Amino acid sequence: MDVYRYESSRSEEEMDVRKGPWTEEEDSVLKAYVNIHGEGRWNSVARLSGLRRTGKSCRLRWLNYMRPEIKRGNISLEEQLLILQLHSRWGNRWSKIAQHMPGRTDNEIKNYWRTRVQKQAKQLKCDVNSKQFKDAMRYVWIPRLIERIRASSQSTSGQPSTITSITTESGSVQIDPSLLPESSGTSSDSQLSSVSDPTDCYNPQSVWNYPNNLRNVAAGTWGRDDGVIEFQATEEQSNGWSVGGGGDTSMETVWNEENIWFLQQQLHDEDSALMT
DNA sequence: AACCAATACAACCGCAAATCC
DNA sequence: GGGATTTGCGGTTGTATTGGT
Repeated sequence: MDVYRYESSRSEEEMDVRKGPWTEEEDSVLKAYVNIHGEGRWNSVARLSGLRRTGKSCRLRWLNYMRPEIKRGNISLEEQLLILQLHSRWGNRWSKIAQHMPGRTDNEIKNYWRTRVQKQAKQLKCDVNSKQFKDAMRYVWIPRLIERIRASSQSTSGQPSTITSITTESGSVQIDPSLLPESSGTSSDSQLSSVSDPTDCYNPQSVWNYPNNLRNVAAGTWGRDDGVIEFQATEEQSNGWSVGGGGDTSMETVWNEENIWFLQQQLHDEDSALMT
Protein backbone atom coordinates (compact mmCIF):
# COMPACT_ATOMS: atom_id res chain seq x y z
CA MET A 1 0.00 0.00 0.00
CA ASP A 2 1.17 3.43 -0.85
CA VAL A 3 1.92 5.47 2.21
CA TYR A 4 1.08 9.10 2.17
CA ARG A 5 3.87 11.45 3.05
CA TYR A 6 3.31 15.07 3.41
CA GLU A 7 5.92 17.22 1.94
CA SER A 8 6.31 20.87 2.64
CA SER A 9 4.35 22.64 0.01
CA ARG A 10 4.76 26.05 -1.37
CA SER A 11 1.74 28.24 -1.58
CA GLU A 12 0.05 28.69 -4.91
CA GLU A 13 1.20 32.29 -5.00
CA GLU A 14 4.81 31.19 -4.65
CA MET A 15 4.43 28.68 -7.45
CA ASP A 16 2.89 31.17 -9.88
CA VAL A 17 0.19 28.64 -10.70
CA ARG A 18 -0.98 28.41 -14.27
CA LYS A 19 -4.66 28.24 -15.10
CA GLY A 20 -6.65 27.78 -18.24
CA PRO A 21 -6.27 25.40 -21.15
CA TRP A 22 -3.41 22.92 -21.07
CA THR A 23 -0.73 23.13 -23.69
CA GLU A 24 0.63 20.13 -25.60
CA GLU A 25 3.89 20.53 -23.74
CA GLU A 26 2.17 20.40 -20.38
CA ASP A 27 0.24 17.35 -21.50
CA SER A 28 3.38 15.51 -22.47
CA VAL A 29 5.07 16.41 -19.19
CA LEU A 30 2.10 15.13 -17.24
CA LYS A 31 1.86 12.00 -19.35
CA ALA A 32 5.54 11.23 -18.94
CA TYR A 33 5.37 11.75 -15.21
CA VAL A 34 2.32 9.55 -14.70
CA ASN A 35 3.74 6.85 -16.95
CA ILE A 36 6.76 6.64 -14.70
CA HIS A 37 5.28 7.25 -11.27
CA GLY A 38 1.67 6.22 -11.73
CA GLU A 39 -1.53 7.98 -10.81
CA GLY A 40 -2.28 9.54 -7.46
CA ARG A 41 -0.52 11.95 -5.10
CA TRP A 42 -1.42 14.71 -7.45
CA ASN A 43 0.10 17.50 -5.42
CA SER A 44 3.41 15.70 -5.69
CA VAL A 45 2.88 15.37 -9.42
CA ALA A 46 2.34 19.08 -9.64
CA ARG A 47 5.46 19.88 -7.66
CA LEU A 48 7.89 17.27 -8.89
CA SER A 49 7.01 17.26 -12.55
CA GLY A 50 7.78 20.91 -12.91
CA LEU A 51 4.29 21.73 -14.02
CA ARG A 52 3.07 25.02 -12.66
CA ARG A 53 -0.35 23.56 -12.03
CA THR A 54 -2.24 22.64 -8.89
CA GLY A 55 -2.60 19.00 -7.96
CA LYS A 56 -6.28 19.27 -8.59
CA SER A 57 -5.69 20.59 -12.06
CA CYS A 58 -3.27 17.75 -12.85
CA ARG A 59 -5.69 15.16 -11.55
CA LEU A 60 -8.57 16.59 -13.54
CA ARG A 61 -6.56 16.81 -16.71
CA TRP A 62 -5.41 13.23 -16.40
CA LEU A 63 -8.73 11.72 -15.40
CA ASN A 64 -10.90 13.61 -17.83
CA TYR A 65 -8.63 13.93 -20.80
CA MET A 66 -5.38 12.02 -20.82
CA ARG A 67 -6.11 8.58 -19.45
CA PRO A 68 -5.42 6.09 -22.25
CA GLU A 69 -8.79 4.39 -21.88
CA ILE A 70 -10.74 7.61 -22.29
CA LYS A 71 -13.29 7.42 -25.06
CA ARG A 72 -14.23 10.91 -26.15
CA GLY A 73 -16.73 12.05 -28.70
CA ASN A 74 -20.22 10.99 -29.63
CA ILE A 75 -22.24 9.32 -26.96
CA SER A 76 -24.01 6.39 -28.54
CA LEU A 77 -27.73 5.78 -28.31
CA GLU A 78 -27.13 2.86 -25.99
CA GLU A 79 -25.01 5.05 -23.76
CA GLN A 80 -27.68 7.74 -23.76
CA LEU A 81 -30.20 5.16 -22.71
CA LEU A 82 -27.92 3.98 -19.95
CA ILE A 83 -27.34 7.50 -18.70
CA LEU A 84 -31.05 8.12 -18.45
CA GLN A 85 -31.56 4.87 -16.62
CA LEU A 86 -28.68 5.27 -14.23
CA HIS A 87 -29.59 8.88 -13.52
CA SER A 88 -33.07 7.74 -12.58
CA ARG A 89 -31.46 5.46 -10.03
CA TRP A 90 -28.77 7.66 -8.61
CA GLY A 91 -29.56 11.21 -9.59
CA ASN A 92 -26.63 13.54 -10.05
CA ARG A 93 -24.06 11.05 -8.78
CA TRP A 94 -22.00 11.41 -11.90
CA SER A 95 -18.96 9.51 -10.75
CA LYS A 96 -21.12 6.54 -9.83
CA ILE A 97 -22.83 6.66 -13.19
CA ALA A 98 -19.45 6.92 -14.89
CA GLN A 99 -18.28 3.76 -13.13
CA HIS A 100 -20.79 1.85 -15.21
CA MET A 101 -19.76 3.48 -18.46
CA PRO A 102 -16.22 2.42 -19.29
CA GLY A 103 -14.24 5.11 -21.02
CA ARG A 104 -16.66 7.85 -20.10
CA THR A 105 -15.86 10.40 -17.43
CA ASP A 106 -18.18 11.86 -14.88
CA ASN A 107 -17.50 15.24 -16.42
CA GLU A 108 -18.58 14.06 -19.84
CA ILE A 109 -21.76 12.49 -18.52
CA LYS A 110 -22.51 15.58 -16.50
CA ASN A 111 -22.01 17.73 -19.55
CA TYR A 112 -24.27 15.47 -21.57
CA TRP A 113 -26.97 15.76 -18.96
CA ARG A 114 -26.72 19.49 -18.71
CA THR A 115 -26.49 20.26 -22.40
CA ARG A 116 -28.97 17.70 -23.73
CA VAL A 117 -31.31 16.54 -21.01
CA GLN A 118 -31.74 19.81 -19.18
CA LYS A 119 -32.15 21.54 -22.49
CA GLN A 120 -35.10 19.31 -23.25
CA ALA A 121 -36.65 20.12 -19.90
CA LYS A 122 -36.20 23.77 -20.60
CA GLN A 123 -37.86 23.43 -23.98
CA LEU A 124 -40.75 21.62 -22.36
CA LYS A 125 -40.92 24.46 -19.85
CA CYS A 126 -40.70 22.14 -16.90
CA ASP A 127 -38.21 21.27 -14.23
CA VAL A 128 -35.85 18.42 -14.98
CA ASN A 129 -36.96 16.78 -11.73
CA SER A 130 -40.66 17.26 -12.31
CA LYS A 131 -43.01 14.34 -12.86
CA GLN A 132 -43.99 15.86 -16.17
CA PHE A 133 -40.47 15.71 -17.48
CA LYS A 134 -39.75 12.29 -16.05
CA ASP A 135 -42.87 11.01 -17.76
CA ALA A 136 -41.74 12.59 -20.99
CA MET A 137 -38.49 10.72 -20.66
CA ARG A 138 -40.18 7.44 -19.79
CA TYR A 139 -42.90 7.48 -22.34
CA VAL A 140 -41.44 9.43 -25.22
CA TRP A 141 -37.72 9.93 -25.09
CA ILE A 142 -36.71 6.46 -24.03
CA PRO A 143 -39.05 4.63 -26.40
CA ARG A 144 -37.78 6.90 -29.08
CA LEU A 145 -34.21 6.08 -28.23
CA ILE A 146 -35.06 2.40 -28.22
CA GLU A 147 -36.75 2.76 -31.55
CA ARG A 148 -33.73 4.47 -32.99
CA ILE A 149 -31.46 1.79 -31.66
CA ARG A 150 -33.67 -0.81 -33.25
CA ALA A 151 -33.82 1.13 -36.47
CA SER A 152 -30.07 1.29 -36.65
CA SER A 153 -29.83 -2.43 -36.10
CA GLN A 154 -32.57 -3.11 -38.63
CA SER A 155 -30.67 -1.27 -41.25
CA THR A 156 -28.49 -4.33 -41.36
CA SER A 157 -31.16 -6.94 -40.73
CA GLY A 158 -34.07 -5.46 -42.67
CA GLN A 159 -36.51 -6.86 -40.15
CA PRO A 160 -39.21 -4.34 -39.22
CA SER A 161 -40.65 -4.07 -35.75
CA THR A 162 -42.24 -1.37 -33.66
CA ILE A 163 -42.50 -0.69 -29.97
CA THR A 164 -46.15 -0.02 -29.39
CA SER A 165 -46.54 -0.06 -25.64
CA ILE A 166 -44.80 0.18 -22.33
CA THR A 167 -45.85 -2.26 -19.65
CA THR A 168 -45.94 -0.97 -16.11
CA GLU A 169 -46.84 -2.73 -12.92
CA SER A 170 -50.24 -1.14 -13.11
CA GLY A 171 -50.82 -2.09 -16.70
CA SER A 172 -49.81 -1.48 -20.24
CA VAL A 173 -49.41 2.04 -21.55
CA GLN A 174 -50.07 2.41 -25.23
CA ILE A 175 -47.74 4.72 -27.03
CA ASP A 176 -49.29 7.08 -29.48
CA PRO A 177 -47.73 6.05 -32.79
CA SER A 178 -47.23 9.68 -33.58
CA LEU A 179 -44.95 9.86 -30.57
CA LEU A 180 -42.61 7.33 -31.99
CA PRO A 181 -39.66 8.40 -34.02
CA GLU A 182 -39.97 9.19 -37.69
CA SER A 183 -43.11 7.12 -37.77
CA SER A 184 -45.69 9.66 -38.77
CA GLY A 185 -44.26 12.91 -39.99
CA THR A 186 -47.30 14.60 -38.49
CA SER A 187 -47.43 18.11 -37.24
CA SER A 188 -46.86 16.86 -33.73
CA ASP A 189 -43.38 15.94 -34.71
CA SER A 190 -42.11 19.41 -34.20
CA GLN A 191 -42.88 19.15 -30.55
CA LEU A 192 -41.58 15.68 -30.43
CA SER A 193 -38.31 16.64 -31.87
CA SER A 194 -37.78 18.75 -28.83
CA VAL A 195 -38.01 15.61 -26.78
CA SER A 196 -35.87 13.47 -28.96
CA ASP A 197 -32.20 13.89 -28.76
CA PRO A 198 -30.93 14.21 -32.29
CA THR A 199 -27.48 12.99 -31.47
CA ASP A 200 -26.24 10.70 -34.16
CA CYS A 201 -25.30 7.20 -33.35
CA TYR A 202 -21.78 6.18 -34.10
CA ASN A 203 -21.94 2.88 -32.31
CA PRO A 204 -25.08 1.14 -33.41
CA GLN A 205 -24.63 -2.25 -31.87
CA SER A 206 -28.08 -3.36 -30.95
CA VAL A 207 -29.20 -3.93 -27.40
CA TRP A 208 -31.65 -6.35 -28.91
CA ASN A 209 -28.91 -8.82 -29.41
CA TYR A 210 -28.42 -9.26 -25.69
CA PRO A 211 -29.45 -12.52 -24.14
CA ASN A 212 -32.95 -12.47 -22.67
CA ASN A 213 -31.70 -12.18 -19.12
CA LEU A 214 -29.56 -9.13 -19.90
CA ARG A 215 -31.83 -6.94 -21.94
CA ASN A 216 -33.41 -5.20 -19.00
CA VAL A 217 -30.16 -3.50 -18.19
CA ALA A 218 -29.89 -1.52 -21.34
CA ALA A 219 -33.37 -1.40 -22.65
CA GLY A 220 -35.83 -2.61 -20.14
CA THR A 221 -36.31 -1.17 -16.71
CA TRP A 222 -36.77 2.38 -15.72
CA GLY A 223 -36.77 3.13 -12.03
CA ARG A 224 -39.62 5.10 -10.62
CA ASP A 225 -41.01 5.92 -7.23
CA ASP A 226 -43.89 3.53 -7.44
CA GLY A 227 -42.21 0.63 -9.14
CA VAL A 228 -40.63 -0.27 -12.38
CA ILE A 229 -41.60 0.30 -15.94
CA GLU A 230 -40.64 -2.29 -18.44
CA PHE A 231 -40.30 -1.70 -22.11
CA GLN A 232 -41.39 -4.38 -24.47
CA ALA A 233 -42.39 -4.81 -28.03
CA THR A 234 -45.82 -6.25 -27.57
CA GLU A 235 -46.18 -7.36 -31.13
CA GLU A 236 -43.23 -9.64 -30.79
CA GLN A 237 -42.65 -12.90 -29.05
CA SER A 238 -39.70 -13.30 -26.79
CA ASN A 239 -37.47 -14.23 -29.66
CA GLY A 240 -38.63 -11.18 -31.49
CA TRP A 241 -36.10 -9.08 -29.63
CA SER A 242 -33.26 -10.48 -31.58
CA VAL A 243 -33.74 -8.06 -34.38
CA GLY A 244 -30.08 -7.89 -35.13
CA GLY A 245 -29.78 -11.53 -35.90
CA GLY A 246 -26.38 -12.88 -35.06
CA GLY A 247 -25.11 -9.56 -33.76
CA ASP A 248 -22.20 -7.46 -34.76
CA THR A 249 -19.16 -8.95 -33.18
CA SER A 250 -16.84 -6.79 -35.18
CA MET A 251 -18.00 -3.63 -33.46
CA GLU A 252 -15.47 -2.22 -31.09
CA THR A 253 -17.66 -1.51 -28.14
CA VAL A 254 -18.09 -1.79 -24.44
CA TRP A 255 -21.47 -3.29 -25.10
CA ASN A 256 -20.42 -6.85 -25.10
CA GLU A 257 -22.33 -9.45 -23.16
CA GLU A 258 -19.66 -9.81 -20.55
CA ASN A 259 -19.77 -6.15 -19.66
CA ILE A 260 -23.55 -6.03 -19.69
CA TRP A 261 -23.67 -9.05 -17.46
CA PHE A 262 -21.17 -7.46 -15.11
CA LEU A 263 -23.16 -4.25 -15.10
CA GLN A 264 -26.36 -6.05 -14.27
CA GLN A 265 -24.69 -7.81 -11.39
CA GLN A 266 -23.32 -4.51 -10.13
CA LEU A 267 -26.68 -2.84 -10.28
CA HIS A 268 -28.33 -5.76 -8.55
CA ASP A 269 -25.73 -5.81 -5.81
CA GLU A 270 -25.95 -2.08 -5.25
CA ASP A 271 -29.72 -2.13 -5.15
CA SER A 272 -29.57 -4.95 -2.64
CA ALA A 273 -27.11 -2.97 -0.56
CA LEU A 274 -29.43 0.01 -0.60
CA MET A 275 -32.29 -2.14 0.64
CA THR A 276 -30.36 -3.20 3.72
C1' DA B 1 -18.51 37.30 -45.48
C1' DA B 2 -19.89 38.85 -41.08
C1' DC B 3 -22.41 38.59 -37.19
C1' DC B 4 -24.92 36.31 -33.55
C1' DA B 5 -26.82 32.50 -30.90
C1' DA B 6 -26.56 27.89 -29.57
C1' DT B 7 -23.86 24.09 -28.44
C1' DA B 8 -20.11 21.18 -26.65
C1' DC B 9 -16.64 20.54 -23.72
C1' DA B 10 -12.56 21.69 -20.90
C1' DA B 11 -11.42 23.60 -16.74
C1' DC B 12 -12.12 25.90 -12.30
C1' DC B 13 -14.26 26.41 -7.71
C1' DG B 14 -16.10 25.20 -3.27
C1' DC B 15 -17.08 21.80 -0.25
C1' DA B 16 -16.88 17.42 2.10
C1' DA B 17 -14.70 13.13 2.96
C1' DA B 18 -10.56 10.67 3.56
C1' DT B 19 -6.05 10.33 5.18
C1' DC B 20 -1.97 11.39 7.65
C1' DC B 21 0.70 13.01 11.55
C1' DG C 1 -8.80 13.48 19.10
C1' DG C 2 -7.80 17.18 16.22
C1' DG C 3 -5.51 19.96 12.89
C1' DA C 4 -3.36 19.90 8.33
C1' DT C 5 -3.36 18.24 3.89
C1' DT C 6 -4.96 15.66 -0.06
C1' DT C 7 -8.40 13.74 -2.85
C1' DG C 8 -12.83 13.32 -5.01
C1' DC C 9 -17.23 15.05 -6.34
C1' DG C 10 -20.80 18.04 -8.11
C1' DG C 11 -21.87 22.65 -9.67
C1' DT C 12 -20.58 26.29 -12.49
C1' DT C 13 -18.11 29.08 -15.77
C1' DG C 14 -15.28 30.18 -19.84
C1' DT C 15 -14.30 29.52 -24.46
C1' DA C 16 -13.86 27.35 -28.97
C1' DT C 17 -16.71 25.55 -32.46
C1' DT C 18 -20.79 25.11 -35.18
C1' DG C 19 -24.91 26.52 -37.39
C1' DG C 20 -28.23 29.87 -38.84
C1' DT C 21 -29.42 34.34 -40.73
